[in-house]
Order: sequence, then structure tokens, then C-alpha cells
Amino acid sequence: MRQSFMALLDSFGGDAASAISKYSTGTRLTAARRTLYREGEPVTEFAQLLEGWAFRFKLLPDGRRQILSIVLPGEPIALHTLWTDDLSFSVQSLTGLELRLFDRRALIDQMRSDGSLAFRLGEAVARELMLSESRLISLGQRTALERVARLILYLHARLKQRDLVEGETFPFPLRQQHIADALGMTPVHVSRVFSELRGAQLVDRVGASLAILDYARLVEVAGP
Amino acid sequence: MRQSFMALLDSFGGDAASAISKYSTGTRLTAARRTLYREGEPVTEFAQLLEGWAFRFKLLPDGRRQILSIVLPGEPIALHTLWTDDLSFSVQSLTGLELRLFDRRALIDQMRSDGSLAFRLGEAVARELMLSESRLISLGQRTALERVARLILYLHARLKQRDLVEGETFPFPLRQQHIADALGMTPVHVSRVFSELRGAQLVDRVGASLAILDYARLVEVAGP
DNA sequence: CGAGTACTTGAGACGCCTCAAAAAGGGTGG
DNA sequence: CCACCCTTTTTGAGGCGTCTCAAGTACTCG
Repeated sequence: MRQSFMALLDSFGGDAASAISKYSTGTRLTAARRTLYREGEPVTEFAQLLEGWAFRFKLLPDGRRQILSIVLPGEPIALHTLWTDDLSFSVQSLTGLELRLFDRRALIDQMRSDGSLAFRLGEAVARELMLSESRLISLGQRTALERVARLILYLHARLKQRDLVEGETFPFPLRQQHIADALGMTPVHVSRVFSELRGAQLVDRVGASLAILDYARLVEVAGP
Repeated sequence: MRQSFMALLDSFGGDAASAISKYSTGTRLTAARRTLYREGEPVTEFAQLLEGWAFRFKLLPDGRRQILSIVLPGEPIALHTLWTDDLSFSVQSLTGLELRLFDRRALIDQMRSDGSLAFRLGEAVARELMLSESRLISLGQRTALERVARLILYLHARLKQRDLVEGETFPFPLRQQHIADALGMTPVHVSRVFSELRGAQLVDRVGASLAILDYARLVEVAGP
């Protein structure tokens, strides 16, 4: 039951993360609500999130925004920028961040000569692809209620893995606009769905945190 | 204008394809409408499509189906199965297929020792990820009409690249049910959208082929 | 405490869905 | 080469889920 939400986690587990640690060039702090990278810019660095939440997104010329992924503590901002020189998306911070920076050039050069490193990073990208495809299923097939429930369960599982869940409560810096843009809904409807989940005593918002009150029933709501 | 639909193509161009050619173990023919691989099975082989169309999909327990990608001639069925031992999706043929098979084990072993190979295959997976994310934008933000128009333009661009477009007409073995399952719609609505495109003289169905009658206006319909 | 931001709630509209039945294709065997 | 059957597509009618617009309420932070 809890399994399905754990299956795809840890796309950048100890293995890949430790393999690149020697290429770290230091860390950087960033404030909340900053645009870290902008679509179309050349990729100049490779970064892993140590603290805080960020998200990757793409803006359509008419203003529509799709959030591609939410980046949680421990995760690389976007692994696949190791293979491309132009950014195809933008990145914003939700909270204050601490980033670990890497020497991107050196990492790329090393990959070319070190099959084991390139393989492990390729594996992590392959996992990202599977995650992206599971989001595709949500957007293509699931109802708004299912999508919201799954997003909550996914975040919970990811954070639990990093030991960032207390009881069943975890920090939740997303505005409803973010959830809307991640799940292809309007903020108004996100609000109604949250009301429904709250009314059914499945979750609760406590300040900037979210509590899962009934895990089993939330999984049911999340659908097959 | 035509650019935007070309940008993400060729995820398995000459580079990666030729790098692995020496691991080919031969070819295999498969009939139309066969299930080649089933979700949950162990991955036993790695294959590239030489001829014909196939698609990767995932079935939810209640019968909903999401098509994850359509595999066209020249493309690997699923590159990221080089990094995982369990299939997270199923694959069916749309037409008769010719597959080139590879020695998956040898390829993986070689990647671990040959950084250049692992890097190039990683690059191809990174491109797949970008493609998957562009589908995410379609499903999350675009209207049914835009999605269908973009799918047509995407297939057209991919096939043109392989020189499989005559004039602006190309083979089109997809049933409307497939389009529906790829784009998160019902077949009934796909039919109505196609009527609209046909009525506006943008495309036409000729037997099992599709013709683009007015490329520029189809691009407009495809949205920003 | 005030001002801005986020959230909630209501009412009405619209896009897409469901169900159903008819029409059009497309193979196949006689 | 036609007649038949099965699959696919089309069309219609009505319903539901989600959107839009708008106004009111509740936070949050300086």
C-alpha cells in the first residue's frame, strides 16, 4: 500500500550523490521566491538542493505555467542539464535554499572517461524519466481529487525518506497556485479539492505545514 | 516557426545509434497489434525500431490507459530500460515491426567501463526526459484542439526527419482510441476535434495516411 | 495595525464526457 | 469481386467536472 508511493523515490540516492561529491565547489544560499535560472539561458552550473524547496517550470508565451517538478532537499535541481547547454525551463525557490554547487565542466569531462560515473548519473536520469512519466499518467488519466491526493502522498513519501516528517506532519510551502500549475488545474479548484480533503478529515493545514490525518483513506482517494 | 517542432527531435541520432551498433545481435519481425513487452516483466533485451510504429503505455488497474510515447522508425523502444531491470510499462505494435536487438548485458557492461558510450546514452535519455516534459505541458496546459494539432505536427516532424513524409502526407496507423489515450481525451472527442481540423481544411485523412493541408495554420491552432 | 497576498465561496458558463445508435471502413471467405 | 462481419468513426443529446469572474474572508508580515 505504502509501497506504490515509495517505488520511484530516491532518484539521486547515496550512490550517485556520493560519486560526485569530490566535484563540489561549495555552497550558496538563496532567498525564497527567487528565480534561480531562467529558460533559454546557457547552463553554467550544476547544483543540488541541500535545504529548502524549489520548483522547475515552463512558461508559455501567453502566461500559462506548467510546473515540471518540485525539487526537495537532497535532490539535484535538474540532472539532465549535465547533457545539454541550454536550459529548457526556469527554476524558482519556494523557501530559502541552500545549494551545493559542482564544477559542471569537470563533472562532464569525468563522465566521458569514467564509465561508472556516467552510468550512475544516467541511471538517475532514467529514474527522473520514470517519475516524469508517472506525472504524465496523473495529468492524462486522473481526476483533480486523485491528483491532489497523490501529490500530497508523493511529497510525504519523499520527505519521510529524508526524515523531514514529524508524526505525519511536514512543511508545506506550496501556494495553491503552485499546486494548480503542477496538476493542470485552477487555484480555485485546488481550494475546493482541499476543502473536500479537509472536510473528510484526511488532511489538515497547520500554519505552513500539512498533516496527513488518515493515510489509508488518502491512499484510497488517490485512486488505482 | 517550424523550428519549435524540430527542437527536441532525434533523441537517438547517428551518434548514439552508431556507437552501439556493434552490440547488435540481429533483427526480429513482429506482427501488428501484438504486445511486445508487458509491465512488470523483467527486462531481457534492448531493441530499436527499424520499421513500423509501436507505443509504450501504462494500464491502471481500473482499465484507464495512458500512452507514454509513440515509438517511430529509428527510435529505441525505451532507452531507460538499460538502467532498470523491471519494466514499468507495456509496449504494443501498431503496424508490423522490424526490430534490431542488442545484447543488453554486454551493452550495460560496456557502459560501465566506457565513459564515452555511457555519456552518449545518458544524453539520449536526457532528451527523452525533455520530450516527456513537453508532453506534460500539453496535458497540463493545452486544450484538446491544441494537443491534437501538436501531436500531428510532432509526428510529421519526426517522420520527415527520417524521410517518411511524401509531400505533406505520412502514414498514420493510430486509431482515435490511441490518440485519446495519449492525450488524455475520449475517442469521441478526438473524433470531434478531427472533424474540426478537417472542416477547417487543415488536415485530411486519406486511407491510412494523414495529409497536412495547411501547415502554417495548423501551427497556429497548435497554440503558443 | 494596515496592506498586500492567499484562500474561500458562490453563480453561471463551457469543454469535455457518457451513453447510445447509426454510418462508414476494412478484412475475409465464398 | 461481392457480401458479410467486425472494428472504427461519426453524430446527437444530455450531464458533470472544472473554469471564469467576482466578491468576501483570512492570513502574514512589516
